[in-house]
Amino acid sequence: MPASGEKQPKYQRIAEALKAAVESGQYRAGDRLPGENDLMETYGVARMTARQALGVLQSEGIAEARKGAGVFVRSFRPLRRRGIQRLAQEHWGSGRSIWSADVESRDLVVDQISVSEEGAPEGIARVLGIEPGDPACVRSRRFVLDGKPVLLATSYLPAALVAGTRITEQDTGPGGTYGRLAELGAGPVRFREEIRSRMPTADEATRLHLTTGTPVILICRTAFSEDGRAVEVNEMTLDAASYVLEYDFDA
Amino acid sequence: MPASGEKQPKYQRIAEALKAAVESGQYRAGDRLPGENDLMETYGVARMTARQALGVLQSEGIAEARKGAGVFVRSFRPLRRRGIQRLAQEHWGSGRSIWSADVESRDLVVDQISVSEEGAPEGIARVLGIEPGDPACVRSRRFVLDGKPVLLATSYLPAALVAGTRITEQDTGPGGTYGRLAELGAGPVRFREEIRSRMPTADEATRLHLTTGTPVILICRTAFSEDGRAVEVNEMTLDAASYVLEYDFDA
DNA sequence: ACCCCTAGGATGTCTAGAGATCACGAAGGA
DNA sequence: TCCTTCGTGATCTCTAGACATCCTAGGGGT
Repeated sequence: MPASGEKQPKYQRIAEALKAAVESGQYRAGDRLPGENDLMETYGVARMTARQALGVLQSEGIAEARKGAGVFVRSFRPLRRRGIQRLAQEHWGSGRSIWSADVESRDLVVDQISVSEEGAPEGIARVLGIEPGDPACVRSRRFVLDGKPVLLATSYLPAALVAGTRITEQDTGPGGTYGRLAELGAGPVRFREEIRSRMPTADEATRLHLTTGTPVILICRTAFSEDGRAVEVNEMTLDAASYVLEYDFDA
Repeated sequence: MPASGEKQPKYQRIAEALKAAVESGQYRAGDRLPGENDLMETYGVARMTARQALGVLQSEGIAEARKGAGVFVRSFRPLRRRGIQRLAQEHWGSGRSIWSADVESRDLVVDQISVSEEGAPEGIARVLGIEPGDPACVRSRRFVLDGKPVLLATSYLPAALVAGTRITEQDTGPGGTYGRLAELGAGPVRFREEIRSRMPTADEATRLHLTTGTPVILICRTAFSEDGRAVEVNEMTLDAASYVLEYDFDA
């Protein structure tokens, strides 16, 4: 709790007033907030100062500016995404999804997909146990929920393992990539997920339509087959405002 | 991959040049970057534009401005934090930590701790299966690594379960809270962790000494005993730049 | 050798403008 | 009725300054 007697920049005072108004329910999700011109007049500040105040709300993920339209209160309705382990315990072909049940009623589709064979980058190659530049099957996808892109995923598989199989096609068939790997005798039995969070790069912000101030969650999943070899690396970039990750464990 | 022919704001061009220089190794972690005055001269732009360019690097967590000193490349040396399940599979008293081995050599301590009995807030009470306002044992801690605060944790336990036991003291003894719960016959056998990420509130930024542009990771862990009751809720706030979360699963 | 203290330089805050770009609704034409 | 065009207003980019605040290095005194 910051002492209220402290000297505070103008833009912070304005930002706090706006935040209080949002929290009090004066403005609801989707409502338009007072814009730059309104704040200039109301508080008697310059344009850049009003912008700075609105920037605070944007950087905290409370508001979202739409160029030419105004600044609006953001809605927060995250996807619940379950850890891979529950899915793995069932059969690959069971048709169950990694997403929780409430997603089923929403419109989640893949709107961009590319599958190609490329040289594996340094870090990926090291994990997969191949040489940097060795051929890898690279599958990049973008997932869109209710018209909003929420997930970028890039999967790497050693080309030596999957060349000539259906995995190198866009549609990998029922059970997905893991189902096909199982048929090849390289079904994953162990997974590791590494989770990071940071601010998006300009490219990520563009592809996920992120507004200023929303972080991304990075998940790097490595799948291991029974003999301990890494058979897949899947790098995922998630809009943090759109996701809650769920992990369940039994001790 | 953005087309290079596109018209781009000056501050983005400058920011990209700086980022490229950092990635090429021209500037290393801790090095001082060209400041506002340097950029004004080099690129012939106004002060606010140079600031905006540097702001991009700060908001992406690449650089950190120190008032009166300059803008510096941030070092990213995250803690690797293992999921609770590996720890749970061992004995609570085994002395093994939730942190990976590389943390052992660093200086991780609790520098703030408070234990009290309070009324449980709405959301916590619902999870714990008690009435809102019913007494709960609340343990708040701040963890400091190498002098930098990295983790805020608040643990809630039903007071009816733990009143009069060592759990209500600051030092819960070997094996920690879960060890004591096991002695009470309420040892946790199942866990759920929910992970979110967002920008910090002003209070979180202060307590974790966060600089502009670093998100926080929120982990809400619920521990369940054998009879399916929730026996603990642990809310954690992590400096995203200081952590990588690791989850391992067997299918 | 050590300490204090000051001057310079750095970022932070703020002003008052200007043109560019984009969204949206209103007016007008087919 | 539908579509196109256009103007208004909104955010975005950028300029050229000014003062405030803070860090740091170096000089001078002890």
